[in-house]
Formats: sequence, C-alpha cells, structure tokens
Amino acid sequence: MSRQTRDKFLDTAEALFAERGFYGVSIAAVSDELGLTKQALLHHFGSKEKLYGEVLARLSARYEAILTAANSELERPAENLLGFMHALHKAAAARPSEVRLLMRELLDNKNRADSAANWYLQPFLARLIAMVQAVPNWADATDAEALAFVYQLLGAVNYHAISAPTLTGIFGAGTIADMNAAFPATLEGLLMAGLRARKGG
Amino acid sequence: MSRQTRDKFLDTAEALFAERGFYGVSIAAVSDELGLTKQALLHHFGSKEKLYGEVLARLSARYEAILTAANSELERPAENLLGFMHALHKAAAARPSEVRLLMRELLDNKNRADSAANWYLQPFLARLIAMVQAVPNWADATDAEALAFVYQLLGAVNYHAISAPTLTGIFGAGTIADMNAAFPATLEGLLMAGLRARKGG
DNA sequence: CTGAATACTTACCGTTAGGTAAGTTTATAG
DNA sequence: CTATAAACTTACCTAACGGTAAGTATTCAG
Repeated sequence: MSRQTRDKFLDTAEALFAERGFYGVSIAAVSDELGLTKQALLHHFGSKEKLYGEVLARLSARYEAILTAANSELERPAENLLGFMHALHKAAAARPSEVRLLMRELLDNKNRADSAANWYLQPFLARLIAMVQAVPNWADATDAEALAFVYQLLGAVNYHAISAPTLTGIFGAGTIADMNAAFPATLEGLLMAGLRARKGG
Repeated sequence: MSRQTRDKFLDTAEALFAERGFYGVSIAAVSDELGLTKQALLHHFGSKEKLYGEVLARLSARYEAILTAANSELERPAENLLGFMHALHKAAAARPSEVRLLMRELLDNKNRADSAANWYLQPFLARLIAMVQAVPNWADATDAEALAFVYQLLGAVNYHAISAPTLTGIFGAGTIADMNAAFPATLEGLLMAGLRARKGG
C-alpha cells in the first residue's frame, strides 16, 4: 500500500516539476492532485528537496537503461551510435516531460555541486565519446572534439523534444506532426554525414 | 537618472531570471542586488510579471538584430545559413545567460498562449525555413522537413550554450575550453554535410 | 520661493510557502 | 485482545511572497 502511494507521489511530482519547475510547484499542489494533504507527502519523503531528489534518481535510472539497451552492436560503431540516437529520440518523443525535467535540471544545477546531473551525465557522455572515437574517421579525435560532435546531436534531439508545444502554437499541429515524422530521417542524415565529414567529406 | 535605474533593474532581473527562473526569483532579490527596496522596483515596473515581460521584450529585440545583421548574402543560401548559425553561436557563447532565459521561456510558455516565445520565434523560424529551401538540394523540401533540419542545428547551438557549467563540472575547464574551440568547425561540418546529404549524399 | 513630478522609503496586509507537533485511523504481528 | 508501526489528518508556526498605502527627499519649471 505504501509503495503505491509513494509511486503515485513520484509520478505526480515528476509531471508537475517537468511542467513548472522546482520553485513553480508546491508540495500542496502535488498532494492535492492525489486527494491527500501535504503532510502525507512529507510523511513519505521528509522534505520537498528529498522528493525532488528521488524523482531525479528514478529518471537517471531510466536513462541508464536506455544506454545499456542500445549498446549491443559494438562491432559496428557508426550503426551503434545511430541506434542509440534513435533510441534516445524515441524515448524523448514518448515521454517529453522527462526531457523537460532534465533540461530544467541542466539549467538549475549550475550552483549545486551535488546535483544529479553530474553523476548521471558523466558515464553517459563518456560512453558516447567512446562510441564516436570507435568510428574509423574519428579514431584520432580528442575527447573534446568527439564531445563537441556528439553533444550537438544530443542538443538536436533534446531541444526538439521540449519544443512541441511552442512549435505547435506557431505552426499548427499538422505541420509539427510532419516535422516529427521527418525528424528521425533528418537526424540520421545529419549524424551519418557529420561522421563522414571529418577528414575530407 | 530614471533610465539608468530602470536599465539596471532590467539587467539584474535578466541575469537572475536566467539563473533561477521566474518563480525562483523574488522582486526583493532583484532590488537587494541594487541596494534598493522592492518598492523601488514596483515603482518602475508595476508588477513582477511586467518586469519579466520587459526583460523578454528586450531580449527579443536583440535576436531580431542578429537575424537582420546576418541576412546579407542572399545569393549564396548555404553560406548565408552557415553565417547565421555562426553568428547565433557567437552570440550564444558571448551571452549564455540569454540562451538560458530563452530556454526557460521555451519550457514555461506551454500554457501561456500570449507568451513572448510565440511572437519572437515565428518570424525567426519562418526566415530560417526559407533559407534552407533556398539551397538547391532542399528546394523541394516541405516547410516541415526544412524546419526539422534547421531546428536540429538550433538545438545543437542552444543546448551547447546552456551546458557549459554542468560540462565543466564533469570534464574540467580544460576539456570544455577545447570543446568550445572545436564547436564551430564541428557545427559547420554538420551543417554543410547535412545540407548535401539530402538527395544522395 | 512655490508647486508638481519623480524616485524613492517605511509600514503594513493577506496569502502561501515549507515544515513541526500531536493526534487518529488502519493494518498486522504476537 | 493487545501492542506496534505505518499511513495518514487537523492544527499550527514562521518566513517569505507580491502588492497597497502613505509618506519623504530631491529635482526642477514657473
């Protein structure tokens, strides 16, 4: 019974934090959504900060899983990287609120040394750098160069993921549905062409 | 005299909103930074919402200027697009807090129909779509396809711009300085290769 | 010297925030 | 049947929030 309520709190908090940010959400708003009082929430999590921490930890675990799952074909580095980017895009499209939350954390953690972003991003990015350097063309690239490249792709995926509401407001649902449909192919073109571009494209 | 204080308020508010978001900043925090009371701020701007609106309006005007400035060589569409992306990246690198603020607005404006993002982004994106379609390879691309492409580049630039603090925390200042140095060339490779990739790359 | 406007300040108000204290209800183990 | 613990609630506290009201100090035109 406890597990159920706890998880419901985490689900609701995740959605609200993604939508309005840490300071934009009160613990009363979270508990109201479940028909409970804020003291019920405090009973389970102790404080708002701890609730937020648990939300981020859960999110980090999910990304860890995507990373592990997409890491199958080590003998074909370019395809592996491509597969990973597609998996990331798919996950981002399926759960845009997760990306919104991660983006907020990226913006907010500037002055928080103990931030979640640091420990979930580090292995994640290290792995991606290695994947880029596994591609023949990029074998001699420095970490910084590989990071610059892969971070651009990450930015392309994540920025797109958080933009749907705004873009729909500007261009209408039809155009944005077409854009989303065109996105994976365009991303693939960008990635593969970018990989080849190094050393005489 | 009034002009000076007003502008100082706007500068301070812009920096703080970029750092902590609308709800994370109190008007007292802004005015304290200038050694004034919050009533001085209210005297000039009326309310916190209006202050925020003026900050966004000023920001929007600056981006308008970048757009106009980088729109010189219309006869060479690919180079024009490239020039624009470089200008955007340069502006983002020079004033990362602006990008942070715009990113927050992109996250927050979901339920605000009258949001600033809508009116500053629309002409901005329309222009970029036209620039992509002016490239021979992309002449027959739909708006949605061109948008998908250009939005990936926008994402690459903006995501990178807000990430410096976090990345520095993970990889150290040296590696990130190298990454920043490598960024324009990598972006150029991605853009040009991506442009060529369409229709048999 | 006077009057009005501008740029502020001190004093205050109602609301909401996160959090504590002290119950009460419910389930379960002995 | 009882004891204990977990899952809550009601009541309350202090601090901070955005904002109003009513000043005061300074500047400057007539």
